[in-house]
Amino acid sequence: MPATPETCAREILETVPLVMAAIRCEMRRIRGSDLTIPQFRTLLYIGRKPESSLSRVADHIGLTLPSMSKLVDGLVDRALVRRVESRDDRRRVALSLTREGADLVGRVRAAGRRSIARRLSPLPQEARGEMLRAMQALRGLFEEDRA
Amino acid sequence: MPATPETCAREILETVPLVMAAIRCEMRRIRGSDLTIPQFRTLLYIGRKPESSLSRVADHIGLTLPSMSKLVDGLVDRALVRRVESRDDRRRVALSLTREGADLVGRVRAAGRRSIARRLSPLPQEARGEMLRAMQALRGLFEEDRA
DNA sequence: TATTGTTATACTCTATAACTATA
DNA sequence: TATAGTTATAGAGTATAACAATA
Repeated sequence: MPATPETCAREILETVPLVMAAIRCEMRRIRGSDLTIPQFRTLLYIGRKPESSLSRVADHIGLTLPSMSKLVDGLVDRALVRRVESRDDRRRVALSLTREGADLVGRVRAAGRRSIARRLSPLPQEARGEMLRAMQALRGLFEEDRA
Repeated sequence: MPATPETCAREILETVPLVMAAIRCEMRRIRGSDLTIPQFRTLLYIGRKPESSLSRVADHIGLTLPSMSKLVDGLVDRALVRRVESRDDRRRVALSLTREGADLVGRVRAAGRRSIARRLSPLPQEARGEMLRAMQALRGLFEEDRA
């Protein structure tokens, strides 16, 4: 097996969607539970970047401003997100998770970790070390361009 | 770094969505181009499992039968999918890609591979070998339950 | 009678356009 | 005048219900 960039790329292109499907499936099981995927992605993003403006979130999730505004309405109604107007610029809005929202995200993440860990358990120690290093490398390569 | 299943799982949960986002982004760039994500996933699935019935595809993509029926209408209209009634059971339908559909899928796959390979190119040879083995292991662990 | 798929209808999500408020 | 966000309206996409055809 020649481990060229192309060989690796082919394997990644096969594997990543497979793992992603499993993650999504697990999340669906927990997820609060009538949340749509975009709503859930929005929670995750706001959790990662608190005090985000609406535009910023809309841009990241890939929705228009009006759509995101309505989506956030729903999350505020469910008491998962807090929407406060910014002091410095009163046009702006600052979004953050409520305690309840953060709890939900935490529960889903934990469930995801448990589910993946269960699958990984048959791997020998050495293979897990390799896996960890590979993931860290991959993450480094794909993380940069999110700025 | 203790490479427990939990540590690996955490890293996978961070990395896989990141890579998946990049793949989706690349696909969006090529994709034929007014195809929705479910339409495109349907093409991929039919490409992998030709002669699939509508129910089978609907089940895999996670849509109801009526919705999938309508979605496939669109793909047939665009001449990407062929829908023929099965000889053995005339209620059934057998779906496959047209030449055009297969070409589209092939182009998108190739573009995805190139894009990932480009990112991987800075990795030293040894790291690529590790990456390849890790992906193969991961794929094995997540592939089984698709039957 | 059960199963595969389609048609009819309603609802949700998202987008474009028009608007309000602040800078 | 430009920018951040909301409200109004319209167009996709999906679901549930009712139906047609085959097994």
